[in-house]
Amino acid sequence: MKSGISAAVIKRLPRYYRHLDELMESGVDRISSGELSKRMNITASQIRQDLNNFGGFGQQGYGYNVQYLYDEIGKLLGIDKQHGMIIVGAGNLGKAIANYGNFEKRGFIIKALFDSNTELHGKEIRGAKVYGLDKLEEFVAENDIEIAAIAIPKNYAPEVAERLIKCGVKAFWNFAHTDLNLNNDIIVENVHLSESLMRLSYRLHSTEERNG
Amino acid sequence: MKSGISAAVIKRLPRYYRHLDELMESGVDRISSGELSKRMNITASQIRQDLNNFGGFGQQGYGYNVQYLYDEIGKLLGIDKQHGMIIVGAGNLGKAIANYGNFEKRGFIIKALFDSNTELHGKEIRGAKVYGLDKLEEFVAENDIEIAAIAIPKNYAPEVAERLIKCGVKAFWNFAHTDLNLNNDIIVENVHLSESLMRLSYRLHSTEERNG
DNA sequence: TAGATTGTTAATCGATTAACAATC
DNA sequence: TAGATTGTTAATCGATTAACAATC
Repeated sequence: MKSGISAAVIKRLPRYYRHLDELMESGVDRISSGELSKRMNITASQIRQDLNNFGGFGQQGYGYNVQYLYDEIGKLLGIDKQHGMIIVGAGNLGKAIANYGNFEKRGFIIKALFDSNTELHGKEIRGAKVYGLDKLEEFVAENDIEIAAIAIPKNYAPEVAERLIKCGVKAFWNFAHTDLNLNNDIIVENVHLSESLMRLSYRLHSTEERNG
Repeated sequence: MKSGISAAVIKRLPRYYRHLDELMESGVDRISSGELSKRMNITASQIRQDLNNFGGFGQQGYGYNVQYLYDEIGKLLGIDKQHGMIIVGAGNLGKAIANYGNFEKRGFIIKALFDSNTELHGKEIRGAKVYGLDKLEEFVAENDIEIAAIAIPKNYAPEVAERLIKCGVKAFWNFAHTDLNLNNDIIVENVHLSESLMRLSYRLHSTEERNG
């Protein structure tokens, strides 16, 4: 029962996970909230508050065991489990996602890509085949797919999402530049690159105005 | 002087911009905060508060003129200006960024890519040439580059960032899976894809636990 | 004018930070 | 034991929502 955790906390979890990973790589096996706070540029208080949403992972007078905390956060993030995933859209972005090997390590198994471009059909990207969009339903039904990455133009995205929900997809990793207004029990994680670039632009623009 | 605006507000600006764009496409030329709130799934109060950080863009009894508000937010976002940009890393992700044409429309001009892979040198992606990393300083100095997208492995990213700051790059669009701990006057906009996927995974995992 | 809707102040809610007793 | 550092409660800060007077 991990509900009731605020979005702000959830947002920080993967960052903790990454820093703990880095600490393990450097051979550090224990760390206090104070040291971690310096490293991550957040307050020690926030770290302790965040972690205590999930349980007491530390020990008074000692701090946190890096490996243990890493594993526990990994469990919270569901990284100890495997998740079947497809990518809709085998353009540059779809390919980039498919080629990023680390996802597989974290339990996200890319089982296929789908694209409307017939020239791509039958090709393989890191062992995952590219199919036509007409094969979506069949493939999803037969291959236990939980997650679909949406890397197609925005006008096609909502329709494809609807089709995927019907055959049991639970979560969308949405790269299309539109909101997928879906039912509440469907998870949508948006990666709106153009919005990200605009935020960068805002900050660039506003500092220029300040400094003249 | 646009400082002192909270990160929460800035984060929402590009989304307003996108929705206004969509409204213009559908031929809507005025909208009230109430209608927009339904469309965007946020409160009307928040919309009015957000916009009034920057000035009175609306009119009592009428609402907001869509085109006008779109233009004004565009100005805030710095989209009326052109920004020279390079992409470091011409792998799948670098290519995906370079190939996304809409950035150019918004004033982000990709002037070159850089990669350590010599096989790519001299190739062109959407009119932008790929150079070796040894050409970074020269190119940046001569081509008025404000923004660098970092699409290389995390262990190379900090060093490249340092070099780029020395020749005047002001902002980083960071896709490397690491924090670039840079000086405060340097802008870093992070796109950590693996963290995004982990957040999705967390939510998937926690709803499964809730529903059994 | 009457109705609609903003701009803005006040109230509420939630998240972050500070403080400290508990305890390893 | 003494020192360190957590877990947790309390205080503060900031963001969101509600309310309403101003005004088009």
